[in-house]
Amino acid sequence: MTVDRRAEILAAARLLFLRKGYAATSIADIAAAVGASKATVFYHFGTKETIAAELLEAPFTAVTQLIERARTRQLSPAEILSDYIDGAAETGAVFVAFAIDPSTAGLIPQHDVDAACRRIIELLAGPDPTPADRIRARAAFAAAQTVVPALQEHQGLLDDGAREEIRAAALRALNADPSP
Amino acid sequence: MTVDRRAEILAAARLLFLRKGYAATSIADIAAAVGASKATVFYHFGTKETIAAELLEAPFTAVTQLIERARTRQLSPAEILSDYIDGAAETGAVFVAFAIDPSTAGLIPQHDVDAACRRIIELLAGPDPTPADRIRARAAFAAAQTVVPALQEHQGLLDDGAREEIRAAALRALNADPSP
DNA sequence: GTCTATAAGGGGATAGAC
DNA sequence: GTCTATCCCCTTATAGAC
Repeated sequence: MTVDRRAEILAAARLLFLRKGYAATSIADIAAAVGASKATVFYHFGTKETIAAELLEAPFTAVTQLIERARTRQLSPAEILSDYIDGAAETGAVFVAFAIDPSTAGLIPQHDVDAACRRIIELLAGPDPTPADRIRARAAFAAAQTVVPALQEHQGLLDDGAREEIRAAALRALNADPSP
Repeated sequence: MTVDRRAEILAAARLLFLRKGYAATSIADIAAAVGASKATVFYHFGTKETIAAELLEAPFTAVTQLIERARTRQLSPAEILSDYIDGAAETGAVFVAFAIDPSTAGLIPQHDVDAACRRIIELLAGPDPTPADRIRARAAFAAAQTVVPALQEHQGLLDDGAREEIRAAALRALNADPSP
């Protein structure tokens, strides 16, 4: 009946990483959350880092693919933001949580969240960006991160209306002069 | 010649808390950053929490006063955001850093950063806010947090142009239909 | 697969010399 | 005021029984 332990542990770790951050979350916390012993957690995942890496894998891949699509198919800022928000909402905001949490900096070298964020911001800023373009891109990206509190509030998935509202706010932050 | 140790330690702690977060920063890190021993750090500040509390004190007071001013004098969202951004830039973004870092949740009960953030968002959302109003308020507040990367990039204080750009982006995120 | 017990190390904090 | 040495708990991780 119970879902397998692996998935339980990942789910519990995700919640704790969102609430307390990676560094402040101990294996004991995770073990207690799933009603198991620390050794059980270590049996399923050799190290604490492994839990983080596994949690991050799918969301990171999704963002990486978004970046590739944006570069090759020249996605518009609106499409980039929309995709990013949808992806974040569907993957439980794990990428966003890692992007925000300073204690995860450089944690998983293969999955460089900071570099990915910088690339998205560059894409949002457009070619030959001015300092002002960069600031607007960062502000828009920051606005998109709003999925996290929204998700925590609704405890589940984000409904389409909320996603659209976040998308629109981020896009407005980006565009100083919207196209007519 | 050297500024007194207290100030050095606070400055080093601020930088490390911004980069790695509170939980992931050890007293040894701070001590190494100022070229002193852990015992010296503990001599000046009895506990790690004390360092955080002292760092946060002025920025938190500034935000608290902003909230009071906003409530009593009915500040406009534009004024609230402008004040918040100016205050953040002038206090080295410490409040923002604590607001973002999940490992500081509930750290200094006397200075409840989360509650202060919620109150600002409420004020931005206006009276009787719809869910959409709340999302826009959160997005605008998130956009204002952009001071942190901007500050880290410029290593010093934010120039007026950058502040104005952040302020404008946050305000656009907030306002679905700007007043004509 | 899950547990208890334990190792090994890091982190906050103190004692006491200088 | 600053240091070295130390304490002790918490954390990650392992060993081995069941």
